[in-house]
Amino acid sequence: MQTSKAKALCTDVVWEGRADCRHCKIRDQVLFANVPDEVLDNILIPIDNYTYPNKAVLYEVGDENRGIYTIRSGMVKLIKLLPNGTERVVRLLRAGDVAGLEVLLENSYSHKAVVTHTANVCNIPVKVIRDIERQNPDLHDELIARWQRTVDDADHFIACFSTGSAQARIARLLLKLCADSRDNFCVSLSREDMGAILGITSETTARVVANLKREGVLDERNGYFRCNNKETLQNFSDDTN
Amino acid sequence: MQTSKAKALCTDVVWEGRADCRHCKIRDQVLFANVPDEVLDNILIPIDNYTYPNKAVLYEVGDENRGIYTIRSGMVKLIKLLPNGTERVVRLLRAGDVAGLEVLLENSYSHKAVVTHTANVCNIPVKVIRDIERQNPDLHDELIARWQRTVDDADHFIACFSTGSAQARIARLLLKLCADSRDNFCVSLSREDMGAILGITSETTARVVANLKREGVLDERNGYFRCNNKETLQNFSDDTN
DNA sequence: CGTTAAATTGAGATCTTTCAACTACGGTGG
DNA sequence: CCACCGTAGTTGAAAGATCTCAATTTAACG
Repeated sequence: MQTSKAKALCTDVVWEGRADCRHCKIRDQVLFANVPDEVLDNILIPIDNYTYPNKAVLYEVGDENRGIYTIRSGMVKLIKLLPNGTERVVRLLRAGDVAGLEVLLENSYSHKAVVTHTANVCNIPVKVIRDIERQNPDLHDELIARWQRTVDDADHFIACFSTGSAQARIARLLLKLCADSRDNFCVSLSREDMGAILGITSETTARVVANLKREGVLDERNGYFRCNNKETLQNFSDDTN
Repeated sequence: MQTSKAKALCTDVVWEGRADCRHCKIRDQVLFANVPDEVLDNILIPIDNYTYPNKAVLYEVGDENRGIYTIRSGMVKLIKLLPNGTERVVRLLRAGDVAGLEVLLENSYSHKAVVTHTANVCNIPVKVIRDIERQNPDLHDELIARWQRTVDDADHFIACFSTGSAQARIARLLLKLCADSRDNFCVSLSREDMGAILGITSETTARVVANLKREGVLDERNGYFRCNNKETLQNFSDDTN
């Protein structure tokens, strides 16, 4: 099943070293935001930091529990495989998000996690979570908050990315992607990925995106989208059909 | 905003009395499955039990926290309203499921919860949860398990109910509905509800369902569906398109 | 500058929506 | 008891959207 291509990808993974949580640049966004430095300094089991290239697979459905992943940069998609072989993206994770929370309960992953934009991630063994939890019960609340955020994200996929016309879905995706950007910039996604996120084909996606570009609503350069006209996108996203 | 119709519905709600958790028939399926009787007997704030008729609204988006709801029987749909007025069902809750978990974190509801089949529910104030949690930390794990189950359900909506042809989606919905039935029976849903669950129109739903009935794959009597031929449905659900 | 993958586009087939008409059925009121 | 009414389901027909598959263009990269 594993082709030489997959192997080639794996070898590109870079172990950046042991995570240095104390000095993590996005410390305030991650799971350990409220865990004191002392606690983190005394972790007995190491947290490793890796850089995964585009298309690398963090884990597959059913893989044995090897901990949760905190995304520090880049983007990761969570995929559900349908019986017929179709892949449907059910979540998009970005800096500060966590992948694989389910292993805290189930001991194996329920999605396939694939990198869409070179991602720097921390791999946190479950035992580390348990140890910190014991010393710092607040982490428990943070975990619950993460679960709730996951539910909210999933709801967004259902309500916004899986409902309405192709154009409306694409407009919503673009707005979501550049929501917290000051200049309406966001990384661009392949038409294939956008299609798998929105439940439409890559060709339909390409057509709509190309239209938006022709109309000047959207630009694409150096792997980035730029939404020139959020109002128009907003209108498109409100379309009933 | 509240029309006379909504008011009329509300007046049908029956307060069945204070919940008797100790003797609850589905005790093993609910949130308090592992909470000892003594703890439940000593709850200071009352848990109320109600029977809501079809179309009754448990809560609306943004309603002030009035606790979580355990569904003891019947069915409840959670709806997300799109900016354009469309309603999309994002979850279906049945006996043993919990609605409104988000108020444990957010103090208001993030969906509109509407009864689709006369529902007997227990309304549990957040303070009760907190009190029990203090005496019985296991409840914490049960809550987390509920969150994870919610995520799984949401994923199912994305991957199975929002992907593929109308026929495939309907087949998947039917299979899901009668999954844990011995005789392949399940309550029937209005074509409108099915459409809102699957992201298609009620007419398309009616056409496909009528076809299934004509082909003998499905029967509908007295408000129940009966899947006569699961294999055929399985094949339909695997369709790529 | 050649090679390759991704994006774009065209054209026809297919599916879904729309909107309108019609049917079935369960009350309701006379 | 029956005619009437309203809702939900069904169906038809045409318009519109999306998919499919193939061809073409563009962009990325060694």
